[in-house]
Amino acid sequence: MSSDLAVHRRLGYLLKHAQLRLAELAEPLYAPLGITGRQLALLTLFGDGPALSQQEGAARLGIDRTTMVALVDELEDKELVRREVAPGDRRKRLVTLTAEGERVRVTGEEVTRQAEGALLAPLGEGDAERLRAALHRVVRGE
Amino acid sequence: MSSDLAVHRRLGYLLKHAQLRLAELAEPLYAPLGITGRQLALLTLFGDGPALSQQEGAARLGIDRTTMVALVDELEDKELVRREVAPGDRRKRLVTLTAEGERVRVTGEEVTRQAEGALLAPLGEGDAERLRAALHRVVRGE
DNA sequence: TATTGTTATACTCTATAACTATA
DNA sequence: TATAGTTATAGAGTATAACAATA
Repeated sequence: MSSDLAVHRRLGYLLKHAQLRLAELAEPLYAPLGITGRQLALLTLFGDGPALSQQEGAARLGIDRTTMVALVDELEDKELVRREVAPGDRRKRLVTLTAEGERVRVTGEEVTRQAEGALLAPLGEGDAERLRAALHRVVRGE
Repeated sequence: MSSDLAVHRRLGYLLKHAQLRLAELAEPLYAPLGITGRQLALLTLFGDGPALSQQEGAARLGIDRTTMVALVDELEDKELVRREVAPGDRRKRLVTLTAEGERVRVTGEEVTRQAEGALLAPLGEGDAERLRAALHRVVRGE
């Protein structure tokens, strides 16, 4: 992949292919857990801090609430999460992890660190952390 | 978007949302040119250096040759590129830019620099260049 | 036999519109 | 009236399989 092509300097190209490489590294590690990377992202989301409704979770991930319904369905089918009617507002469903969901979350996050480490291996530890920090600032727009 | 959530530190989340933000910034600027970002990427690819066949182009973008067929169809319909039978191998189609395609490419690349500049505005010029260099190394895996 | 381009098809991800139950 | 969740549906974007033309 001779990379002095103009198209390879486009930020869009670089972001897309960094994502593709990360997925190639991570998905084989998730497969033994019976989940995908997107499903693990949900476990990380709902396993972190106070219980969230589906819509609150969707807002934090930047996805549509209808997309969230399908994702929660998948995890519920695997018995990794439960939907619970929110006390105080019976329209809302709080999503909480089952004991098995919590186990998968912990293992999955460990495995994510391995995959991210492999992706960032060409960078030193300092540059890797600077890359993550720079992306963070860009995404927050600050 | 309170960003001390664990899910917001996932590299997958950061790469995806950096891409989404870039698309939000860039697509409105491409629209007056009558093209999308993906179409401009093809103009940049085929307008750069010696003429490439569809399959050579697909390899450089990391996409399937069947996907390339549809993308070239779009640009041909807009009369921004032409397919030419390769001299010496009549199976191959060299993709070349029309005069109009070349004009759109030049303007599009200028506009891309604006959008990328807006995305990277939170970073200083040095950090912006380091981010691009780090992504480049990660994508090349070196 | 192998390769290039092509078509048909299918799968994933995502969003919009319309429904229901609750508020 | 408005909101949370849901369903049906449709649009991107992508890939696999099969075929025609050419090597």
